[in-house]
Amino acid sequence: MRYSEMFLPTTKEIPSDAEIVSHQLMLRAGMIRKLAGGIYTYLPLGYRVIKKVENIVREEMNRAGAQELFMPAVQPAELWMESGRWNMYGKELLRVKDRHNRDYCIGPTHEEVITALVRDEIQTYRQLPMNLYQIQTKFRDEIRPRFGVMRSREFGMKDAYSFDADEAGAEKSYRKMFDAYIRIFRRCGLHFRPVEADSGNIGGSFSHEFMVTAESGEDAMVHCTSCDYAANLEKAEVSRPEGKADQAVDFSPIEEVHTPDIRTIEEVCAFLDVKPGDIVKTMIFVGDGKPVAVLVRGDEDVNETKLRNYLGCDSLELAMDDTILEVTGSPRGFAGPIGIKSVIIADYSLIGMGNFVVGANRENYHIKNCNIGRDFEIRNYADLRIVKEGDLCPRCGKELKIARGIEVGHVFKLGMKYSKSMNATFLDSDGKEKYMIMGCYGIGIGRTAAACIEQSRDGDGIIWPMPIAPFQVIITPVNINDENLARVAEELYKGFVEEGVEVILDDRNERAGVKFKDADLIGIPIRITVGAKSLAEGKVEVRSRKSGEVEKVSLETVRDFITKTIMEQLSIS
RNA sequence: CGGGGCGUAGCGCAGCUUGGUAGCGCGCCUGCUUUGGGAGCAGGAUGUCGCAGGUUCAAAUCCUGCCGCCCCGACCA
Repeated sequence: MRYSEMFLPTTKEIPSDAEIVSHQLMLRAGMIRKLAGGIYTYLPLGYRVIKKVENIVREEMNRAGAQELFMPAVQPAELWMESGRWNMYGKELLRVKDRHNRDYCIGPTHEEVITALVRDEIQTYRQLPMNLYQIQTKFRDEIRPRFGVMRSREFGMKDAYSFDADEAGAEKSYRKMFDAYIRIFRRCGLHFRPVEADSGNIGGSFSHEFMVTAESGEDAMVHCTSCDYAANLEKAEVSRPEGKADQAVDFSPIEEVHTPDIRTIEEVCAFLDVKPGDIVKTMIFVGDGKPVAVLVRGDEDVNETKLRNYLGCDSLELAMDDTILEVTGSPRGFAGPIGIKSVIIADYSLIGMGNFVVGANRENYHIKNCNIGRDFEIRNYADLRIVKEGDLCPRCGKELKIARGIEVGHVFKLGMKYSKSMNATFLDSDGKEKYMIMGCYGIGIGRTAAACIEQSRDGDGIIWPMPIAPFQVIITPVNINDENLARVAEELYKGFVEEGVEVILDDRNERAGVKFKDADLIGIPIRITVGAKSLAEGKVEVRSRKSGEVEKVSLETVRDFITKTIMEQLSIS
C-alpha cells in the first residue's frame, strides 16, 4: 500500500468526546469514525486490525475443532418467544417490524438460531459433539454506549456454541474453548487473566471471563496474591470465618436510643460514637415479589448477584419506600431485624458479632446491644457481601487484591437451558431421547483490538504487537524529492510486496517529521527510514516502534533481516 | 429514565452575561523558500451559528419546544 493513496485521516488534535486512550487513539490514527451513538465505521486501517484479530480467532477455533458458519443478523420473534427471551430480554433487544407487521429483532446473540438449527438437523449421539461458530455483527441497544468501540451498540463478535451428549463431553468442549481462548489472547499480545464469573440469568453452572488487565477497564476482578484464584467481583467468594463462635460475647442489656434524623452508617457512627464495624445494616430486598431482610456488617456491602443466587430468584431489587414501611413499620433509614415481617438472612460478616447497633424499626430510633438468638432469629448465615481488597482467598487463605479489567471473552457452560426450552434432543446409544448439553463462547473482536491499545501505547501513539498490526513495516523515505531516496524506497517496497510482507510506503511529499509522527501514531512495529546519510554507506535504518532502537542495516541484507524479525515476533511463546 | 454539560468552518474552540459587521488555532487551496521528529512567509476558500417556533426594527446571543452528542447514576446475555 502507498500512503499517498490510502484513506488514512490522522489528526493531531485529541477529539473532545473521547474519554479513554484507546478511543482517542483509534480516532486520531484514522481507524474509526462515529456514525451515531455507539455505532462506528471502521476505516481501512482499523479494518485491517479487525481482520487480523478475526483471523487469529478463526485459526484457533478451527484448530480446536469448531466449524465456521454464518447466521442471519435479523431473527424472527417466534424463535425468541420459544426460548422465552422475547419478554425477558428487555429494551436492549432492538425489535423491528417488517412490511407485513411481523416482529423481528436484530440479533444481540445467537443461541436461539443455532439451537433451532441443530435441533432440526442433529438426531443421534453419533453426530455429537458439535461445535459451531461465526463472526458476526451483533446489536445490543445499550443504555449508555461509551468508550468508543469498547462498549458500542453495534459490534463484531465471535460466538461459538457447543453441543454434547453428556456432561463429560460438555466439560471437554468447555476445556477446549478455554484453552483456545488462552492461545488467542496470547497471540494478540495481551496481558490477560481468565476469571471465574457468575453465569447470570443465561443460566448454566460454570463460566469464565477473559479479562485484559487495564486501569480503564469497566469490570473489577479479584485475584489472589498467592495462588491462581481469580474471579469477577460479582462472583468472588468469601469463606465462612472459621474458629469463631456464632455469638462470642456476653450479652449486654438491650437499649433503645433516640436518634433523630440519623439514618446512614456515617451518621449513626458519629451520633453514637461507634465504628461501622459495630453496626449491622439491615437491607430490605424484594426477590420475585417477596421481601427479604439481609443483614451485613456496617462496613460491608451486599453483593446482589450472590443474594440472587442464594435466593434462587429471577428478579431482585432493593425495596421501595412503601415496602420498607410495610415490612419494618418505619420509614427508610431505621430498618432492623427485631420484629421485622420478613425472612432474615445474615452475611458471614455477622458471625462472632455481639452487642451491635441496629435500626429499631421505629422512626428516629436505633437499638444498642442487639444480639442474634436473644433478640431475633435468622434463617441462615451465607456469603452475601462484596469482596474487599485485603479479604482472604477462598482457596488458599492469602490476601486478595482487586484490579480492573476489560472483558474480551467469556466461556459459558449453558447446560440444557436452551435445549430444554427449544426442545433440542437427540437419540442416545441407550435408545433414549435426551436433551443436548450446550456451551457458548464469545469474543468481542473490536473490543479486543481496543483493549490491546489500552495496554500497548505511549505518548506518541499506538504500539501494535506484530500479529495484529495493520502493517508490519512502514518505509519512510526522508525526502521524496530526492530521487535517490525515492528510488531506493520504491525498490525496497516492491521487494517486500513480492516477499508477502505487509508493507506501507510513505511516499507522501511531507517533511520527515510529519511522517515520523504519523508512523508512530498508527503504531507500525517496524519502520525503515531511508535517508541520505545512511544511504551514502549503502544502509537504511530499521527502527522498532516498541523499543525505539535503531539498527543500520545494509541494503543487501534488509530483506532477510526484516522477514526474520517479523517471523520472530509472530510466533508465540 | 434521573442529574449535569455541550451543539458556531473538516477538527479543536472563542463570541452569548449586556441583541446590531461571525472570529481564533489546526487542517485545506495557490505561490515561493524549506526538507531527519507535526516548517516559514505571502495570498486564498469554507458557516442554513443543531432544528422549529416566538419576542424584537434587529437574534449565534433572549424565551419555548424538539433533536443529537458527552459525562455521572440506575441497568446489563
